Amino acid sequence: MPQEPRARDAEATKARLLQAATDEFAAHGIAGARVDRIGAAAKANKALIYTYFGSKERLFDTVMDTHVARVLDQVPFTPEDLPGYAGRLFDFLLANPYQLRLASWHRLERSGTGHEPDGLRVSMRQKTDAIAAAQAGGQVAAAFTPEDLLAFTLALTNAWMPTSPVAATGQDARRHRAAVVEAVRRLVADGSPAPAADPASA
Amino acid sequence: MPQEPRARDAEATKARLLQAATDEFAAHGIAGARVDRIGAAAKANKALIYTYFGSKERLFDTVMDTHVARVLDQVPFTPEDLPGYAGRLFDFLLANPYQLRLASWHRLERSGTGHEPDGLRVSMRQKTDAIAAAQAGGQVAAAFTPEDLLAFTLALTNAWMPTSPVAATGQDARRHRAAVVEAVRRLVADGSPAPAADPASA
DNA sequence: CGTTGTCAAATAACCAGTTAGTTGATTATC
DNA sequence: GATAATCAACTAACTGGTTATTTGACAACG
Repeated sequence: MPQEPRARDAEATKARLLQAATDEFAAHGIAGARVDRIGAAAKANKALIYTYFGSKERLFDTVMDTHVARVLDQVPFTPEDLPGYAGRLFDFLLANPYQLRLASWHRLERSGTGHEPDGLRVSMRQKTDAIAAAQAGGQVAAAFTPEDLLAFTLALTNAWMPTSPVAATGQDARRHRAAVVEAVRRLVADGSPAPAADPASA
Repeated sequence: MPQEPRARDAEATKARLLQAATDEFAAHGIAGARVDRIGAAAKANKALIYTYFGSKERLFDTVMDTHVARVLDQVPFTPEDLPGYAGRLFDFLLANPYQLRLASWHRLERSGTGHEPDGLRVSMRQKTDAIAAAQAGGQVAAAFTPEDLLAFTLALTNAWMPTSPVAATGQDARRHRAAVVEAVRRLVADGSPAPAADPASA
């Protein structure tokens, strides 16, 4: 229940640390992140990082788990409408710019260490299974394997992002979104593709 | 003329340092790289890094310049045959696994600092211009802007790589290559796409 | 008063960059 | 062709500063 803010509130301090850690890790990665900066930005003592999270690396893992859960929760997956999924994912990534940077840092610094974010592997499996079912049901063309289709959809959605501390410039973003959706549509299109939808649609 | 190897050979030492730096930076990025390790791996004194390259960051820039030049040199761009280009780029990245990691580290750690690799911006511009010309000539469908087309082609080519200290397992790689080529084909296909080419072609 | 949240200070390891000096080859001089 | 001067290539040891992590004391709350 929402209590009025206590002077000493471990949960609130934890949350501030997590937010500060998100910014720091997104900007500098694990090796480049500074524990002191995280503590300062959270207006908390850096020793609390060790009481609450154990170590810098475990703090990073916690940040990853949190944000992976957020994407999975906020961007519903629709196997029979991959272009729509791509569009929604695009919107989410545009609104949460650190997501992609965090994921990149993870791939480079943490991958292969057996510290994959909670639920990522499971969610990937669910998605490919769902795509396979949609293909079996004829709703999605079977030109690609489910794994390829998922990988390509994600790759196309990210294509315009990495460029982008700046790329989020409203008008451009809308055009890019339409292009991404159309590109995914072409991947799942059956033999005879419908004429391209009007790219002016949001 | 080729002289027999001198005991003290600045060029050879420089080359060893550059090779060691490539491995170290690809594995750990700039912040995570250790100058001592680079020196040790190159069997050279670490002070030579500073006489020859100036600083850790300038060493990284030199590594990037070298490897960007290598891709641009070894993977010819064919605006009228983007699927073929994607296939060749795929092969190159498969044979040079650190390329993508170096590029990722650069995006994350060096981007926006005004230290873009030599010739990258120029080469991007040339490529988009060439695509625009091919579109004007009707050889490539105009459903996407040249920038979109290039970004998507690169994104699709990279899609299967990041997974990949392990992904390079011969049989899988061949299937993924075919899928990438087919995906790009669908992007540049005009209204009525030809039936997919036989994926067995190299 | 005891438990729990907080913090300033200490610690020990680490690391980029420097410096003062050595080694070895090349060149100028007799 | 021997000798000495010269310079580039290289090296070992050090420095000044940084960094993750720990500790021990203090304050708030029940």
